[in-house]
Amino acid sequence: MNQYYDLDKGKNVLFMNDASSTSGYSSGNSPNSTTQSLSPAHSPETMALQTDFANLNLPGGNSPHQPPMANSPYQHQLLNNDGICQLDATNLINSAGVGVGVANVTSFGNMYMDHQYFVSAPTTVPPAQHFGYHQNGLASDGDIKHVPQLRIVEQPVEKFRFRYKSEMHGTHGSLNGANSKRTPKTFPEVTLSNYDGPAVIRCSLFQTNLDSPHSHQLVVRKDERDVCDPHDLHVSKERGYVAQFINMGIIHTAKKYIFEELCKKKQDRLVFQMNRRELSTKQIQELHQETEREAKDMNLNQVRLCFEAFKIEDNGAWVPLAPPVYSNAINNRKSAQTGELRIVRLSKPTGGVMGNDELILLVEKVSKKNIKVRFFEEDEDGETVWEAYAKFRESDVHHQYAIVCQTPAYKDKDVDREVNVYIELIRPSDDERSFPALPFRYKPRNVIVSRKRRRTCSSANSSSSGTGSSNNSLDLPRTLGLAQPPNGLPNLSQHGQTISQEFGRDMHLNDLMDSENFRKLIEQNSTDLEKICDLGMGELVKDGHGRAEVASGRNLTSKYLNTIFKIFDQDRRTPTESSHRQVEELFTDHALNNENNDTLLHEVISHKKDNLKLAIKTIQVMNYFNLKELVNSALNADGDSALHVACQQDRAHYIRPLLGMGCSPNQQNHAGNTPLHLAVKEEHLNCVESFLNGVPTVQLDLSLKNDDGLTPLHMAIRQNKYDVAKKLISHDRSSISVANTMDGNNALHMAVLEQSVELLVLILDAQNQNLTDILLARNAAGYTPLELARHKANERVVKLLENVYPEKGELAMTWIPRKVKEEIDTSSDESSDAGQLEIKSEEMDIKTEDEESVELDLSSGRRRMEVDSSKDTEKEQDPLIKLRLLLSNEFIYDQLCSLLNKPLGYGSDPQEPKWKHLARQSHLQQFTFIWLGADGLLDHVREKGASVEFATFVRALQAVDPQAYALLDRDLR
DNA sequence: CGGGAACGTGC
DNA sequence: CGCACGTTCCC
Repeated sequence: MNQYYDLDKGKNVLFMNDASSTSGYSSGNSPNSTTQSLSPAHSPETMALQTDFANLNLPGGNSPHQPPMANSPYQHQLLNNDGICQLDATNLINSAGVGVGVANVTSFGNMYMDHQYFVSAPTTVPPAQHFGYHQNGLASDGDIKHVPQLRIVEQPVEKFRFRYKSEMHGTHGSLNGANSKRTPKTFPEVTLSNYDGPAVIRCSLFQTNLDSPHSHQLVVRKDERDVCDPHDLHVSKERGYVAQFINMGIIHTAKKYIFEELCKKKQDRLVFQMNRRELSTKQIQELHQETEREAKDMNLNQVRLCFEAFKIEDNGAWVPLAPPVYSNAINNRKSAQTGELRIVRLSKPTGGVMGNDELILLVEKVSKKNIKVRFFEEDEDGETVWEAYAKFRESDVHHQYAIVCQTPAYKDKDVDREVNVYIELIRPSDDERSFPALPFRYKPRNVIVSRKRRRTCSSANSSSSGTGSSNNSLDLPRTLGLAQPPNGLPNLSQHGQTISQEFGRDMHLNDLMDSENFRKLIEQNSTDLEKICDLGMGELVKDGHGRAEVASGRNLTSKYLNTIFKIFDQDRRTPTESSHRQVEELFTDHALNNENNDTLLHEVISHKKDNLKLAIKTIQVMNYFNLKELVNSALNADGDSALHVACQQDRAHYIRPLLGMGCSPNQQNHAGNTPLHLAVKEEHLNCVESFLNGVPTVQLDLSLKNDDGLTPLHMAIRQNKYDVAKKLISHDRSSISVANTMDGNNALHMAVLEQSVELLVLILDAQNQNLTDILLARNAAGYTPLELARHKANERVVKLLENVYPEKGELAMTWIPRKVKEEIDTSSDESSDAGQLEIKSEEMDIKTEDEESVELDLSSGRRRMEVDSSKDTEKEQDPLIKLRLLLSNEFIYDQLCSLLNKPLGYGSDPQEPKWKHLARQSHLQQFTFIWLGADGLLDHVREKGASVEFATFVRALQAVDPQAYALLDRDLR
């Protein structure tokens, strides 16, 4: 037995608790009960809850537990200025179980109250009424076509966390509208049209695949209590016919209570539809069977809202006005079956075209029975030209958070270039994809690469040597046989050292090569040269393996060199037509006949004795014969150029001469590393320096990523090498914003992970105009550097970052990153202006929860706080700035491009790409003839933002491609 | 609030 | 018994 407040009788009465109910949501009433069900809720709190809920509907003083209404937090006006019915919790009246064998309907008493709280007289419900769509009270024109109609004007959000009853403490965010932003928030909303009398709009929770209630509870938080569905809102001519359901939450019914809850809901509904007549035993039995079937395979992670409209007749009877409408599905954000899919990290961003490489994906919660890893390639138009799925077994899904899989083979196993593809997760059950798709690079087979290299080598050969016969290269080994065997010559290693001492290692070799003394030295006669070569190449072999191997390997190199030097000497005396070709062929032939495909240049540079004289001579000879082309295409079996070797071996002094000779600094080896990557990897600061100080004919590209998906700067940061990072950044600040393709982190993200204040300051202080872009960039897991810091870094790092970030709610345009070290003006003079308040930065950091928007006063370097910025028209431009920043994010930009390059799919020309349509909608049609793809449009928006109507563009984007819009929306407000 | 760990339960 | 997944707890 318990007490509740009987609204009808105006006093507390006792009622029976249904002892047979074990449900956590037991409402305590049986169908036969004559008491009114107010609120199903979890026992053991059920009774208190019901009592309190009853009290909610009353003015003060009637219940012992009821707080005085004057103190109620819900004292808003029920109508806002727009005439939209802004019903808050006070007006959201629970009516669960209305009419369950009940004669008195009372809980709607306060539905008619206007701007004050009062209780209307209880209404008596007549015994029975017809259940059907009410046709009276139609609009006065009487047009039969204008039947009352419910329409959803704001869908609920697609994903929402369902919480268990035990989690429903405190506030946990409400079920917002699909278009909800931080401001303004929206909520599920319906309108009733073609009706002009008072009506009730009801919202309840339904299953998605059946027109039947869901066992979960749609609750409204009210005075510390959760009030369950259905929820009724009153609409009328005066209020408008808009019902907005705010502050709702979804309680995940525990499995053991599913049947019970479902049964109760179905029963309540049936009884309501039956005009509150009691159910027969047979009906109850049927209901139970039906419930059993439904409960068995009800989707617990997906619900939808059901909206219904009723007219309450004078006699209190509820008559449906319009057919019910259902919202889109609401998915449980926490479930692996319906939550968001995301690849957080790849073990490596590259793999061979043959496939079957092991790849590990770290992912957000997935279900091993319901997940696929899809590889796909898109052409420039965003069309999928290839797709394949990674191989893995259920047991390869590790604890729902990682997938170990084998890469699929690429469609063309004989490609001779790298192919950029994407990886995404797919959940077959609902075809949900992970977003964004992560880039992955297929590497051609080595055989193909070296075949190609050979081709380019020999083609360079034949093109420069004109009609040179192929026999020539076969002849060459014989030519080599003419060279003197190097054995037995005196060890001249001191000689080499003398040279280096003489000229000094610090002197740049370019200068060295120009110096008269050195030139003389180099231009000695061939006998001397032979010695030099022997010194270089013969020694090595002896040192390593003894004399037995002298005849092969490196020894061969000295023969080639000797021969080339002889030709060089001869040619200088009497230039010959064939010399150039001969040297070229010797060079190529040497590379082809050597196991590692190292060229002479490779060997000379990497020689462990670092024979300066030999190396310079070789370079000079190559310069002399103008073999630049050859040098550039001359890569060894690892794809290393001479520059790679120089960097690897810390031979910084060769870098400038090689660059001068035209050796490309941007050449990537088979692991994707440029020479600079190697220099950074090996932490050869001198090499890095030489590179950056060099005067390459080709612009150094610091954004190139190796097979780990990293740029040299990424590597430097990962190795926590401040000096290296500093040099790289000072050379090219823009490289800071490059995201790595391993986990989408940019330099700042990575510095955060290193927890290196030094590096952070370096990056933040780089005076980079894209700093906002970097700060707002999200990695593959969706985190900005600050968010990442909050997750992974220490407090110091977090604080440091918080200081440079725009405050919550502050729009990007008003904000210019402060220098980290800059002292903030902490003067605390109170502002007399009520709307403005100057505060200290330390205080600001704490105030992130505040709703007020904050902006930086640029002229003074101080921040101003404004209570309400919505009237500030100057800020109209801000989202545009933000949009432009977002477009500078590689991930977002690429995703937008690929989405917008897809065909529109409707309209007069469904094949027309979306971006064209979007351009026209944004009044940029004049450019559609110039731009070749979405990138044209996006670049325009990014570069020439000022001429773009932001609101128009975004609205159009939303219409053209909601997915693309969502991408921006995530960050836009 | 949202994220995540701990704990429980059933296969 | 161990694992996967459901539920609760906690910051």
